[in-house]
Amino acid sequence: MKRVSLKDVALEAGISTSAVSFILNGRAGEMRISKDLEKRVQAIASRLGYVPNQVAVSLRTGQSKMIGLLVESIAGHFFGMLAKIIEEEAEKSGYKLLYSSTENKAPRGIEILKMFSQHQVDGYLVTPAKGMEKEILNIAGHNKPLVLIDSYFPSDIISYVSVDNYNGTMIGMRHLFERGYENIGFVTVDIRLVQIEERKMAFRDALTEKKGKKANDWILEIPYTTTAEEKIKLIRAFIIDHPDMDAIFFATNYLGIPGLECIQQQGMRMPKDIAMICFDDHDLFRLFPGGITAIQQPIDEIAKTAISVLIRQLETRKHSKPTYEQIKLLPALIKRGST
DNA sequence: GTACTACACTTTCAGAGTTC
DNA sequence: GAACTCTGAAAGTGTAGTAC
Repeated sequence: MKRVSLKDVALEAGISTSAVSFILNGRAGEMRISKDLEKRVQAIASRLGYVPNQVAVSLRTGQSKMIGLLVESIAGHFFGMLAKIIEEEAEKSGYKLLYSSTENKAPRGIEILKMFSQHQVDGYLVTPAKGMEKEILNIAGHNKPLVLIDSYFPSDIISYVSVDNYNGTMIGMRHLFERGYENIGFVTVDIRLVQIEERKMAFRDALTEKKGKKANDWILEIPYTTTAEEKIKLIRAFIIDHPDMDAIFFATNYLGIPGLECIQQQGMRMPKDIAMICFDDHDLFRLFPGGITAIQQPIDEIAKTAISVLIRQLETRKHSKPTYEQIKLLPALIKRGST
């Protein structure tokens, strides 16, 4: 069945497509089109089931009213929440989302950026995987509105909204020291992303600050692609290898969950046998008996700030040179029974 | 194989036709 | 002649069709 176009509505009404366009876009008053004609055209459009052809609208206006959102993993709690809020906020400004994930693989991320470009997205919200810098700089270099979220890399022409990973980790470490824990292990992931590196650096600096000299690094780096079972196995070996360890700091919640499972399997009690803290909160941590202390990222604030920075870029790019905003938000310590 | 044209559909500027 | 009401045409990109 042939799709109803603006032309069909105009033919039925016996007027030009221009007048129909003005009426259906709410500009009848501005163009001094009579109220009678306005009502008649609206009734015809409704009766025929007219829906604007978005491809043609994009072609004419140069805007798709779409934002490409590329995150690390759509399955993750943090990015799932982030996407939900971004979608709600984008909708308020009349934008829809194209949503995908890199799974921390640069080739995949680059392919998706290409797909976003082919779909003529108006702007990009991206959590970059290591190795995507060139493509991202290329997009920004062509004055396309772009904001990095969560992860970022140093550049004068890139806006980003992230959390202060360094100080967030410091807050967690100082909390452990206050509770009397000094033999702390750190479980992280082997990907060289700035937020992961900052957390690791803060862990080391906090120990040095506390002990007055370079402290022993009890750091376990788990390959990103390992299964949950393998993660548990590696964490178990790490705990067994360090019998003096009295607290364990997980760099992300997707490591904290297998960590929690491992501690349970070992029959260890928290915080008596071992204390636990995790960067990035999770529902499980709240529901677990006693609760797991976490460094909570302000997901709502990150999402709202990122989308507002992007919308500002979208609105100002027509009249002026783009402005670049680089924002770091401070996470909060949520004290629970595990420490 | 290459070059050119028409077409898809919508928006919007500039201006034409009508009425008073 | 001014105000009102509406129209014509161009422009945007990718592709199928046509001519040479």
